Amino acid sequence: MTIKTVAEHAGVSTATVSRALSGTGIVSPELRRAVTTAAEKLGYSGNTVASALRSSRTNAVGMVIPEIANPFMTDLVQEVEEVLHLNGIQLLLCNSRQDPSRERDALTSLIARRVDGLIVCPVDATSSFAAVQAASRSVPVVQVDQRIDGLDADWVGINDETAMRLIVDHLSSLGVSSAAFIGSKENDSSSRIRLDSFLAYATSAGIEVAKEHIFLGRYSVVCGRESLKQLIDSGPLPDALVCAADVIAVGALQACHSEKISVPKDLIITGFDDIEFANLCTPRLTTVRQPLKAIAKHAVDILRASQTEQDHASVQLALSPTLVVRESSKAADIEGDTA
Amino acid sequence: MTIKTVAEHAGVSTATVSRALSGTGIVSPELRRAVTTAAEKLGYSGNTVASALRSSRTNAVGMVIPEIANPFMTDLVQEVEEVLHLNGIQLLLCNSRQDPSRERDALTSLIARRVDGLIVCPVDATSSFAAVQAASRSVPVVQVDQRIDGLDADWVGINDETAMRLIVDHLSSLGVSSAAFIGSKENDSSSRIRLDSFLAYATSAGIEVAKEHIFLGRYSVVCGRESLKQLIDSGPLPDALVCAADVIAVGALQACHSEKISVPKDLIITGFDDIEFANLCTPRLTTVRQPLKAIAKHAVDILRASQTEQDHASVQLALSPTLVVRESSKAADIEGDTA
DNA sequence: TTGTATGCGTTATCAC
DNA sequence: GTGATAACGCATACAA
Repeated sequence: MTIKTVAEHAGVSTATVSRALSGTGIVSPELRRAVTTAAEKLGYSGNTVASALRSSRTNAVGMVIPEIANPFMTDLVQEVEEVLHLNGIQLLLCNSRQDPSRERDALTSLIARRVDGLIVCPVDATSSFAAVQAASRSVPVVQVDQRIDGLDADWVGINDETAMRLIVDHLSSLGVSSAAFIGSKENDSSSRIRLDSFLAYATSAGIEVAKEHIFLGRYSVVCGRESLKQLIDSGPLPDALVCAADVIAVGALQACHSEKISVPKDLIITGFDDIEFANLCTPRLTTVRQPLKAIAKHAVDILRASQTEQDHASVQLALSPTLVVRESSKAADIEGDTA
Repeated sequence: MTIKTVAEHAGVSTATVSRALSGTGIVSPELRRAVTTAAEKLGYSGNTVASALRSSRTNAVGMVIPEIANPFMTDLVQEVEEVLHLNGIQLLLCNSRQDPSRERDALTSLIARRVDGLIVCPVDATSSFAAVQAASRSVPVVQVDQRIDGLDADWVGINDETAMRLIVDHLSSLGVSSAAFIGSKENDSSSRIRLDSFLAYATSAGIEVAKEHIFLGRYSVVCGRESLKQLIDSGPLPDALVCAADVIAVGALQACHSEKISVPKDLIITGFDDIEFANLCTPRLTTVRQPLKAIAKHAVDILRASQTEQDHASVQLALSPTLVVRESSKAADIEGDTA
C-alpha cells in the first residue's frame, strides 16, 4: 500500500496525501481529515525509504563506539538513544571493537545509508584521523568522549584535567603523600590527558609517584586486577591508587580483596566515570562522574545545528565532571550516598 | 555522485555499473575492472537508500529491547551486532524501556524503515501481543529471551525449567533444606517459569520455601538489596537464596555485606544469566550461564531462513543453560574459575 | 554479455 | 490550497 492507495480512498491527489501526512505544506482542514481517516482505515504506514530517497533526509543518525561491553559506553549509548528518540530520530549502532579498520568500514557503511549525522567515539587519536575526516566531509560528525588529534571536527566530552585536579585535591586533603596510577596504553586523547595531568597535579601537590607505580593497560577489570598484583610485587604500597576508569578500579578492588589489602585503610582507591557499579561494589568507589545526559544532549544538538548552519564553526565542548566521594577513600558512613 | 557518473567515466552503462558493484549479474572481467577502478578513482560510495527502495531489501534488521542498562541485554545486543556484522547487516537499535506503547512505536517505526527483519525481546507476555503480531505480518520477527503467550512467532531462548533444575539439584547436593527466592513481578515468560519451576523442583527435592520468602520486584540491583533486607526482617534466614537474575543476586550480595551476613556460610546465594560481574563480585556468584552467542546466531539464522522460506513454520528454540559453580555456594578455592 | 528503459514510493516544483 | 508531474538513485526485465 502506498500514498496512492490513500489518495484514491480520500479522493485527493498523492501530493495532498504527502502534505497532509508529513505535515509539510498547507492543506485545508477538511482534506486533512479525509486523508488521515483514509490512512487510518487502511492502516497505512508510510515508506521511510522512499521518503528518504526523495527528501535526502533519513531521520537517522549513526553511532560508532569502540566497545559495547564497557558499561560507560552502554550508559552513553542509552542517553544518546533517549535524546534521539525525543527528536524522532533512529539510532544506527556500530561497534568498532577498538579496530580502526572496522571503524572505517562502519563509517562508510553508515554514510552509504545516508544517515543525517554521525556520533563517533574514535578508537585512536591518530589512526582514526583519515576515516573520520573523510566522513565529516559528507555528513555532520560529532566526536564524543574521545577526540582525534588535530582534527577540526566537533567534540563533546569532559575536561579530563579538571577531573584529575579534583581527584588529586581530594587525595591531598586526605594527607596522601604517594600514589600509583593505572591507565590505558591505548593512543586515545583522554588516556594521555588523564595520565599527564595526574602527574602534573600530583607533583605540584607534593604527591610522590614512582615510575614503577605507573601501569598502562586497557580499560578493563582484568587490567585493574593484574596491575594491582604487580603493584604489590613491586614493594611497599603507596598511600593511594588512582585509576583512569571505574572498570579498572573495580578490578583493583577485587585484587585487594583477595590479597587481604584493606581499602581505604591500607590503600585509597579512586575511579573514573561513575558507572553504576561504582556505587555497588565494596567498598563503594570514590570517582569522578561524567555528565552523560548532558554529553548526549549536546552531541545531538550540535549535530542538528551543523545540519542547518551554513558555515559551521567547529565546537569543542568540555563539560565539567564532578567528584563523588565514597568509602574507597574515606571511612564508611552509616548512611552513604545511595543514588 | 551516482552510478551514472561512474558509468560515464568507465564508458559503460549504468546497468553494468550496478551489476559490477553489487556483484549480482554477469559482467566481463575487463568491464568489471574498468568499473571498479573508475569507482575507486572517484571515491564513489553507493546509495543504500536508493538501492533499498528499488530492491526492497535494506540489509538492516531492527532490534527492540526493554532495557539497555541491563548488562545481560547489553551482552545480547553485542552478540547480535557481531553476528549481523558478519552477514553485512546493519543493526537498528530501539529501547522500549519496559513500556508496551513505546515498544509498539518502535516496531512500527522500524517497519516503516523497511527493515528486513525484527529481533524483539518483548516487554510483557500479554500487552506486547498485538504489536508484535502486527509486526510479524509485514516482516519476519524472532523473539529472543522473552516470549509472548500464545503468539505463533519464532523464539530463541533458554530452557528456564532446566536452569532451575540445575540450581535446585546443586542446592540439594549441598544439603540445603530451606530456600528463599527473589524474582520479577513483571508479566514476562521467564519470570513466571523461573518461579514456578523453582517451586516445583524445590518441593520435589524436599526444600522448604516459606511464602514470605518469595520476593517479586524488578530485575535490578536495588531490588535484590531491598528484598534481602526484608528477608532479614522476616526472621531466621533460610539456607539458600535463589535469584532469578544476576543483577538481583549482586544486590543481595551487597546487602549481605553491609548486614554482616557471610556468604556462603550464613546464606548460599545463586544468580541467573552469568553476566560478567557474576565472576567479579565478592564472593563470586554461582549462576546459570545463558549461551548468548548461540542465541544471537540462531536468532539471525531464523530471520534469514524465514525471509527465504515460503511457508515458514514457527520455530521455538530452547537452548540449554549451564550451571557455573563459584564461591557464593561453596568454600572458596585458591584457584577458581577466572574465565 | 551488455545496454535501454521502466519503476520502486515519496516529495518538490510547478502550474492552476 | 490543490493537482499533475518530474525526479531522487538504483536494480532489473527485456531487448539486442
